[in-house]
Amino acid sequence: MKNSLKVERAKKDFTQADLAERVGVSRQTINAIEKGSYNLSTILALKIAKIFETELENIFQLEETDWK
Amino acid sequence: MKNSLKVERAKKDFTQADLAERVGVSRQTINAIEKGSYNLSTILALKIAKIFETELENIFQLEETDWK
DNA sequence: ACTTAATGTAAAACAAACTTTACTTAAAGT
DNA sequence: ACTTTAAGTAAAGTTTGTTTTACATTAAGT
Repeated sequence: MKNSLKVERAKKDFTQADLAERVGVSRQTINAIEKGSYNLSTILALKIAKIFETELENIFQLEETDWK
Repeated sequence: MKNSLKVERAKKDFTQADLAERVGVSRQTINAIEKGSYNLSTILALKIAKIFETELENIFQLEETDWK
């Protein structure tokens, strides 16, 4: 799964720690998500989308390899 | 988190087993998701949305209690 | 009554998300 | 040079998603 978290964070000028606090996870979790290769929970993804005032699909997108 | 999986399944006339096979999980996983009280992964939620040709937010929605 | 298909549910086991602690590096400000 | 802030990373531990196997229930068809 791809994601544009880093870009969205930049738009709002949030640090990883800022975002982590707002959505209630650790900073390392945000860092790991940005690195990719990490399948976060739907609730967390929805929270992140809400914080960035956009749709989840605008931030997180399936890749070919996600279909096994 | 609320979800309208059951309704979406009905629209397409899919059984739980049908859906499970299409997204690559077990039937029990689909059943558990429909029951609610279950925070599925984002990749799985995106796959489900894609199968139903709609946006993830149309199927899965945050509730107050999801914010801790 | 019998069979079949769909669903509900449960327990044990496994895989993966997420936390905590902690150390490192890079950039920017003073 | 020194300090501070943001980011990268790693290992151990806890929690939770997901699978597997298995059995029960309900509705529909014959």
